[in-house]
Amino acid sequence: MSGRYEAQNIEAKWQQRWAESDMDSALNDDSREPYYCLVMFPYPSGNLHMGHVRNYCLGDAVARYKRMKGYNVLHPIGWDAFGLPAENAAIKHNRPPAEWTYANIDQMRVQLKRLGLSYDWSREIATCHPDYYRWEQWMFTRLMQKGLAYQQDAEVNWCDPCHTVLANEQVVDGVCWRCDTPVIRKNLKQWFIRITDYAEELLADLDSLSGWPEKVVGMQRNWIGKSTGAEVSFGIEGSGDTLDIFTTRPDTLMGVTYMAVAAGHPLAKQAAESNPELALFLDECSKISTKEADVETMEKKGMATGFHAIHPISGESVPVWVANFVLMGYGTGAVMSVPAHDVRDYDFARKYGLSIRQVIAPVDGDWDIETAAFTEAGVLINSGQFDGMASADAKTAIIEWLAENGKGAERVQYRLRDWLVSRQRYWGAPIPVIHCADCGAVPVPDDQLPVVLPTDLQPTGGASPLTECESFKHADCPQCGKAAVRELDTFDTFMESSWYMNRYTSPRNGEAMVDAAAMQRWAPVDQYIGGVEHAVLHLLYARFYHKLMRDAGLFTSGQGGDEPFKNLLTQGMVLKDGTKMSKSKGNTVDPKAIIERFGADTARLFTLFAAPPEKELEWHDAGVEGGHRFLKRVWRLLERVDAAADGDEDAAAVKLMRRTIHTTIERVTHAFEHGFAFNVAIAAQMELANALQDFKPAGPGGKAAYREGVEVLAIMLAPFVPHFACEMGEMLGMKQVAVLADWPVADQAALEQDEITLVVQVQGKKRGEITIAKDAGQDEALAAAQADFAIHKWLDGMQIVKVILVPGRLLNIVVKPA
RNA sequence: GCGAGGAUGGCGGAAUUGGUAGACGCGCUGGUUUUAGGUACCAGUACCAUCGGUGUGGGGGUUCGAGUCCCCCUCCUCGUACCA
Repeated sequence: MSGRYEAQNIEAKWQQRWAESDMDSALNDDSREPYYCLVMFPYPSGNLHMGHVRNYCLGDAVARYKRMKGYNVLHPIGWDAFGLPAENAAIKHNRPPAEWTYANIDQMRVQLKRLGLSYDWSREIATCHPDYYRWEQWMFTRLMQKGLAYQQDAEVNWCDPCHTVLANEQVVDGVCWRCDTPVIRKNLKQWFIRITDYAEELLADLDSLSGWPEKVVGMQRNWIGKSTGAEVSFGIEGSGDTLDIFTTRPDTLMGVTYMAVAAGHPLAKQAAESNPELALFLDECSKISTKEADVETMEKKGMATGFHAIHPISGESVPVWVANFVLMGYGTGAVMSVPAHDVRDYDFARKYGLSIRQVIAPVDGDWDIETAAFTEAGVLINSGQFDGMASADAKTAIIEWLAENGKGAERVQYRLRDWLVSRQRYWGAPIPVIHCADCGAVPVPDDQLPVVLPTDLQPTGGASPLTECESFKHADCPQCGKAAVRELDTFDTFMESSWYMNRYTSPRNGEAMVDAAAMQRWAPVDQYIGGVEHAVLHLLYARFYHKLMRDAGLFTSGQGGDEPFKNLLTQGMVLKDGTKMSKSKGNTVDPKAIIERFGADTARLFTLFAAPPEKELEWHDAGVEGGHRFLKRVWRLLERVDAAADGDEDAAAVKLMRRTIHTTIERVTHAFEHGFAFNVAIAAQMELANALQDFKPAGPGGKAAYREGVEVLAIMLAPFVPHFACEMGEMLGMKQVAVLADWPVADQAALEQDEITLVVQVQGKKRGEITIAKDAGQDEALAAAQADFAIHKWLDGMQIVKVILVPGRLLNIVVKPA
């Protein structure tokens, strides 16, 4: 009945049929429960790599399973099409990035289709298309009106090779996330979005993300970095100015013996004007801060400014120092130093001979402040009116005192900075702003959107070609009508990827960014799948953007939710020889080669079988062959379906076979419902295949059981190897196409067994097995064990102290010498 | 330093969450088929030994019973880093 397994022919045939029947489109059909399965859309580099394959095979398995379970599934795909690589390629090939990008999209679409992924292609989007980015521009002008988007002169991260600024999140260990070049601090006027206004909500809502890996939640919590404490205002001697600091330990306020400011702090700069030595030191600090990779080994250095601060409570005068460990980018760029209770301040004080005053004592026991700083909470000493208070109470009391005297207040500090969204690059969405000499930065009105990026420009490296594009540059001021110039920076590409999941719900909507009714049906994403490398970047921005869209009135939280992704699966990397596959290492495996040699189904099967989804996957050519071998083995099972029976029906064997079939259904279903352990689900199906192979389908019952097993296998393999499953289903003459078949439900009757095998332990050690009626009691089981020859010898001459029966599992007999 | 996760055969990994450790696959060994290689198939494969014993990084503990729970230690991976 079967012939040879010819993957190429089978896959071509089914891909064509699926395309013709349009079976993968999400329907506007509310009779079925909607399910939104999303994979992180790719950057169209032109070539699919194994990481994509893994990501998309996982997503496809989920989407196909949910369809078979009767859900109305939305499983879209598109292209994160703006970005730097397109510009670099354009420079190299001397062709505009648009051309390169669209050609790559065409190429990658073919590759995705070749894998047999069940996307709703009618919803395909490309972020570089004006129909897409116009809404991002529209949103930005709303944010400007609300004051949530603003332009500011600030010290920002600049990457020279990329010729653009970077967001904080794009600087990893002091180097550019893309090209690994150390970033430079530069003062530039840039566009920001006030993500810090949403810090509290972004933090609080993390608690609702029970379907996210704790690791990712933790990373985001860490990144937002909330800390509570006080803002304290110190006076500056001989000046009306104040030196403001943030501290989490207001209880140690009476222990302040000096102040420390960052090299970039105005006070430091002011002091340097009349102090060349200090100026030199500040210069040194500014160089080190970005280049020094291992901060751990960096020596604490400082220099006195000559300024003195006035303690807000005691009125005492304390010196102000510049210290290289104080960061300008956090808090106010200045700290109060309490060497007795902070290790950094302690080290610094020791090095420069500054005084140390203990103001907190341990609740019980002593502490030798000469030896080390005491950083725990305790009881206040040497603190005047606050003496005797516990740290927690003292915090409140001191904050109250400061507030009453206008010297400070309670304050919450976040590590999160506002999102820098402007980029000095060409291949991105234009920032919809017109700069007018009289009116300032004016948002482009809705009726002039989109601001279309000219697609025929040729970047040459260096500055963006937009800066020389006269036709783009000039525009009339929307407010006063005078000649003005357009903003020439473009958006960070994370802007596009921050809302694409919502756009998929109404991708061709020409009236609005999203359609509230469509959001109601589909959002939030039920299952999002992608790499963990986006834990703080994309996933934080997307959460933020979702809330911005909600607050812009595009949907209510009842319609689209407060969070964009209900469940998140972060897949592991694909490795070869223990390291990440990359072109520079020359250890890549081309998916195309695997597909050509073994077929898409084998590639899919291997990537899902070789490791649990969230773990790294070590590529192994022999393993791929093993996957292919399995498919061939299943294929051969077809030969014996409905074959002439030889011999009589073996009722016990048939019962066992059916039991195996139905426990497999339970096991595979469990994998889909709990954690997507597809490696285990596939292993279970391999076991079923092995059992079928060993089974002798004699008699009508035997034949029926064998056919049932092969059909169940065809159906349950469909989410993993859909072409193979469809072909099998067709050869079996199944009524439904395998990928559209109803997901099987285990027959409880088939799971029942009259007799069970019980493991018998003596003293907790396995000594044998007995076969016994399924409802046998403890006495019966014990009697059977005692009658068993192999077990009996362990009981001989022993007195039974205790017997434990775990129904259906084991019998443990505890004995002692008689 | 801090935070999280992990350590199971030669390898990737299972183990219904306290109940037969090593499912499934790879690799390996032997055999069958084959002119040969590959493919395919059959048998074996944690370790040591003859009964039997030992085994889930190391050490202790709880329990009739521990890979799983508790305490201590070692190592590895990931994240993060002078955050005041």
